[in-house]
Amino acid sequence: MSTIRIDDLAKEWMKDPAFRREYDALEEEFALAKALLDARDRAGLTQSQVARRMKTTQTAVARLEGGRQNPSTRTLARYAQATGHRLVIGFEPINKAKRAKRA
Amino acid sequence: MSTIRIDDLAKEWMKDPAFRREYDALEEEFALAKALLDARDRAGLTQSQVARRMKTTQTAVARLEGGRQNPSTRTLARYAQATGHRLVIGFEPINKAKRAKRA
DNA sequence: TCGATATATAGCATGGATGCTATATTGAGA
DNA sequence: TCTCAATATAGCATCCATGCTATATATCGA
Repeated sequence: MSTIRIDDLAKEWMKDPAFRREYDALEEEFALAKALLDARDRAGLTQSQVARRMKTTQTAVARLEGGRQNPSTRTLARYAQATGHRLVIGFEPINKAKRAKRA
Repeated sequence: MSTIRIDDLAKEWMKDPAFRREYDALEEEFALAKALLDARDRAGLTQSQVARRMKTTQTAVARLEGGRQNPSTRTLARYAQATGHRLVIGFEPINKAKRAKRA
């Protein structure tokens, strides 16, 4: 039987600007979620333990790590402290002149 | 006439844990505020221009840069994009074993 | 001084993040 | 299978970031 070429399909989707924006947004969501997860992993703590240190509930931590929100810097800083980290926020310049690739 | 030794005074204040926490919080506030300012400077834009690109008002941008808030990642990302930057958020581990300084 | 531009402040409405309780789901051992 | 720990979901209340309008305060050049 034939298999579906997922990769190529995704490649097609990427050509749609609207979808592309959606996708990029999701990427960032998950990037943050992953950063949170990694931080907690390094600390070797459960959601409940982090929650207690943040003076909140396990529910809130789960929701935070779920990546479907736009947490405030206050929340991120509390999470960082609870997991023995320092929150870092920065703006890195984008290469202004990104001219046509190949050609 | 005698001058006031601001430096020493601040040093005294630092010994008060309560104030110290306050101060640290302020430090981070201002760090973010400075990062925002720097980003806008690099872009060479006015608050109004950034506001338009963020689809908000100059007022909101001023308040944001004022550093008295805890903006959401959504707002920071919009500000980053408006100024031609990429928002970077990370958690850097704190040196766990920070034992007694001198002793 | 006046006008023009840039930034800050005040005040209020609204949406969304957060706090919370209860409960569901998952996963690992026994 | 059952139990227990860990995580996720649902639903609601509250607080705060954000959107907005109007206005104030620079700062600069004429």
